[in-house]
Amino acid sequence: MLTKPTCHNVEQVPVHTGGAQAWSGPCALVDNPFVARMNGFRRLTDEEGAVLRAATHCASNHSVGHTLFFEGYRSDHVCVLIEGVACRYQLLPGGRRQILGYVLPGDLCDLDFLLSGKPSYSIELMTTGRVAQITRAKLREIIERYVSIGHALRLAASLDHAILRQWLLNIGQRDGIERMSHFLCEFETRMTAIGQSNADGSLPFCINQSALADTLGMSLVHVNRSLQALRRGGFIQLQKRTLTITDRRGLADVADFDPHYLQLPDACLA
Amino acid sequence: MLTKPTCHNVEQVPVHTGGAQAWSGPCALVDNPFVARMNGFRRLTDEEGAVLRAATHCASNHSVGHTLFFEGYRSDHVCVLIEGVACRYQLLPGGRRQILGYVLPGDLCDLDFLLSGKPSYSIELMTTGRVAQITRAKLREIIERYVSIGHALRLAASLDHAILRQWLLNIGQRDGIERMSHFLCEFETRMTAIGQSNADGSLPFCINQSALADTLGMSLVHVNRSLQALRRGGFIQLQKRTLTITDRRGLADVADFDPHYLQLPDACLA
DNA sequence: CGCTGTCTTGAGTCGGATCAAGATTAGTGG
DNA sequence: CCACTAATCTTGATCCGACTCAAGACAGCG
Repeated sequence: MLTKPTCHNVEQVPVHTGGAQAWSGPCALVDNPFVARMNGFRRLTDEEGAVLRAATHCASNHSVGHTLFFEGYRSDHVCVLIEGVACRYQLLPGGRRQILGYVLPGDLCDLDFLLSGKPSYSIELMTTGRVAQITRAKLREIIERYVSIGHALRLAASLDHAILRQWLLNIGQRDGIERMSHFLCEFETRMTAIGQSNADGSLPFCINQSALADTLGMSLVHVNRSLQALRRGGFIQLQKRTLTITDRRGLADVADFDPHYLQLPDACLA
Repeated sequence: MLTKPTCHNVEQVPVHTGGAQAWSGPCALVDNPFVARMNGFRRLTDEEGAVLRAATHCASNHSVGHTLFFEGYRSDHVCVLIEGVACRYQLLPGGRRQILGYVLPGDLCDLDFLLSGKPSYSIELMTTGRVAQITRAKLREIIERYVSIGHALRLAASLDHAILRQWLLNIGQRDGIERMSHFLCEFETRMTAIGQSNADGSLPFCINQSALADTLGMSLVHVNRSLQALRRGGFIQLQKRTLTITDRRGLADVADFDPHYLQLPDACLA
């Protein structure tokens, strides 16, 4: 690992010039999506914002497929995704894989950062991305000093927990098309909430059909057919890694999607 | 709701005399399973233990099927299960139900107690049980005052989170028999860890086949056949609400069960 | 002793998996 | 800028695990 004088831990990985894979969505609210995110959970003071900004100021670029951390290997750093999309997953013997969640810009990769044990899942970038790292010790220190930040992080973990419950419900009880619809609704809602959707309502969609299969617990072929059905039904458009939900209401009806679980009650912001 | 002079919130519900449904497992470590549980996450001082014991000293008895709290209805109390087993679940239109987790003696029902929003799931007793209630405000106060307790509660939430991830993996990637095996291994491990298994290694098993179906996302008939297969294979015995795993190693192999995710690393106890 | 909830078993059907091959698109190097 | 290669996406055909429907067997409880 290379070490630069002013800022350690910066590993400059060659960034592809193609552009299609690049992920430079707008970051409206604040220059630092992590700060914006935390601020959304709990109103932060200028000082608190500054502390978080400083802690994640130094980020490194990585290319598609880069593993942020691997099942069983614990590092003393916690990753914060600044730009791009990553997925949390776990492998099974037989080559099967279950994707357990998606990490979006501003998200902390490891929400169980309190536990110092080995993580039971891996995290991998699905796009090129920027990743900042904070020492566990440093983060703990920050939390102890700034109560609001600790609170915001706990709310983030709670939200993640809620999403996981919905996924369980989704996979456990719904059929292919319903599952797919629910997932697309959720993903769109999350991306929009952090300002990652385009002006025309479409959004960059970096998840290929194989990953969708591992996300929804269905076969690649069935994923393809479910998507076809949704396209034919006029619910979505999906081409060139761009998703447009053409009938949001209809799609939500198919999925029985209720965004309630993604929204933090106002009371949290107090 | 009846109110007694010395201790409010005690609602004496008639307890069935049959006995089969009764759940009076041994509570080895400490007289209060909640304190024992928290102490397992983080070594508590005598004072901290006393505070938690006092807060949950007053518990009320409830019969099978009692709903501790219902989706969408927020109370200003947090429940702690002292005795019995409960399940967290969510309903879907069409009468479908997904069980999202089991609450065992010593567990807090609402791990997202920080969020003051409405819960997106319900909790129901599967046995007769004893339940203590703590005011949200009181709990918050305790956490602020006693750092270790807050830490223990967060670890409990992390563990719950880890279990949820395994369930997702289980339902998403494994077939009927594997799912069932994995669930039985997990349940047995959890129950044994809190001293709820019998001397001969068997354990009280209050989950009927219909609930297993809603837990594992499979049909009642298929649950029955999977259990038959495991019985025929000599892996388990299950009769009269008592489960005995006769071939623990074999069952774990079938399920690819690795209890690692249920164990908190020693570092946590420090 | 009869009612009701739970478990068991059989038979038929279907959603979704698997297998296989071709069409497209993106990425790479000459 | 084009050719080559590797992903990714499509589509058809076949098969099986799991669901549904249906009926009978227990067992616990009032």
